[in-house]
Amino acid sequence: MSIRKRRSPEEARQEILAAAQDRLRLFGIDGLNVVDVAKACGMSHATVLHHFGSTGGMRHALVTYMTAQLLEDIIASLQQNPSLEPSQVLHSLFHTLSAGGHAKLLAWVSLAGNEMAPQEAPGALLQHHFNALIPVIAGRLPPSPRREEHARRVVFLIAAAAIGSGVGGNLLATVIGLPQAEVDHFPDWLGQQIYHMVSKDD
Amino acid sequence: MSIRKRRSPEEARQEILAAAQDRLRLFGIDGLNVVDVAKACGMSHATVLHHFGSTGGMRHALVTYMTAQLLEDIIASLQQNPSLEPSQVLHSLFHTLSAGGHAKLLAWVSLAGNEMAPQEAPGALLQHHFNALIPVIAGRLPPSPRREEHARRVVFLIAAAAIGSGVGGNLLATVIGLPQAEVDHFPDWLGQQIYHMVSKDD
DNA sequence: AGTCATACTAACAATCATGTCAATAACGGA
DNA sequence: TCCGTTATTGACATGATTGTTAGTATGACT
Repeated sequence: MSIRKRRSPEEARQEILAAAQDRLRLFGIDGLNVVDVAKACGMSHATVLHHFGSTGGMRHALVTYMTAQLLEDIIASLQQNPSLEPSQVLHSLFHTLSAGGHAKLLAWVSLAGNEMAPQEAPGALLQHHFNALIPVIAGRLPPSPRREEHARRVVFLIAAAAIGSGVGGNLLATVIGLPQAEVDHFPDWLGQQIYHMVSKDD
Repeated sequence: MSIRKRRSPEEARQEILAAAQDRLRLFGIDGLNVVDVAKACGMSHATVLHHFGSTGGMRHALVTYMTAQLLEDIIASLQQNPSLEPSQVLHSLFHTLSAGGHAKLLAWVSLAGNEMAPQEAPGALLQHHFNALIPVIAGRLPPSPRREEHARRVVFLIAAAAIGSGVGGNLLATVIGLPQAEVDHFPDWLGQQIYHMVSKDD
C-alpha cells in the first residue's frame, strides 16, 4: 500500500510506549488496547504486536518503562541539590509521585490484580535505589534514636499521601471542602510538618 | 427450562451489586463484566442488563453503592464513640478508607476517566456529611488560629495517606523497606503525629 | 382457579479486541 | 546493484463482551 515508515526496534518501542503512556493518562485503562495505541502512533496494530508479542506484553513493558521513568525523576529530584532541606526534598518527592500520571500508574497496577506483578525487575530496581536513599534522608532529619526507621516511616507517609492525592486528590478536596489554594500549598505544609514529627521511640 | 429464582427488584440489585463489589476486590476492573457478575449470582447476564440497563449502568450503580457504603462506614467509625480522641478518630478514618476495597474503588473511579463522574449524588452526599464533620474534628484538635482550615488539612492528609496506602501500600512498603510490623503500626503512629502538627499560621 | 405484571432466560446478532499469517517494502551490507 | 533481513501491513480467524428479543415461569392479587 502507501508509504511505510520504517523504524529501528528501539525507536518503535519507544514511540509506542510514549503513546501508551499518553493514553493511560488521558483515557485511563481503556486507552491501553493495541488498536488505539497503534493508531496514535500512525501504525498498524500488528506492528505493536510484532514488537511486544501481545497486549499484555505491551502493558508490562509500559509498567517497566514508567517505573524506570518515575525512578529517574525521583533520583533526579533528590540529587539536583544535595544540600536541600528535608522538607524540600520530600516536597519534591511528593510532586514527582503525584504528578505526571505516576499515581495513576500505581493505581492501575494495584487494580490489575495479580497479572501485573510488581515483584519483578522494576520493583527490585526501585527497592535497590530506595535502600541507598533512606540513609541520605535519615541523615537530613532531626537526630533521634532509630533514625532510619523514622526516615522510612516519613518517606512512606509522604509517598502514600502523594499517591492518594494523585489518585483521588480532586475528589477529596471537593468532599472535604479544602479550597484549591490550600491544596496547592498542601505539599509545602506537609513538608514543614516533617520537622514536628517524632520517632516512635522519642 | 429449569427452576428459576425470582427476586424482588431490590433484592436482585442488591445481590448483583454485592457480587460486583466482590469481583472488583478480587479480580480488579476486569471482573466487572456482566457475564461474570451474573455467573457469580447464579443468574443469566440478561438479568443483570434487565436491572441496570447496560454494563455502564451496573458499574455506575456500583460506584454509588460503594460510595454510600463508604460514607456509612466513615460516619459509623466516627460516631461510635463521640468522646474519642482525635488521634483515634483519624486512626479509624484511616482504617475505613484503606480497608475493604474502598481505596480500590477510588482508584478505579480515578482510572476510569471522565465517564465515571464523581460530581454526582454520591459526591454531594459525602460533601454534605463532611461539612458537618469538620467542625467536630476541629473542636477536638489542639486550639490554634484558623482551627477549621487546619482540621481540613489534617483530614485531607489522613485521607490521602489512607488511599495511597490502600492502593499501593504493599508495593510501597516493599520498595521502601518498611517491615510489615511497622506498616501495621503506621496508622497509630500517624494518629499520634496529629498532636505535633501545627497550623500554617502558628 | 384464573389472570396479570414482570423477573427471568435462551438464542441470536453485532461489535470489538486479540492474535495469526502471508505478502510487501524499506534499509543496510556485500 | 543485488540481496538478505526484518519492520510493516492488510486480511482473516477467533473469542469475548455487549446488547436485543421473543417467549417462559413465577408470584401476587382477585
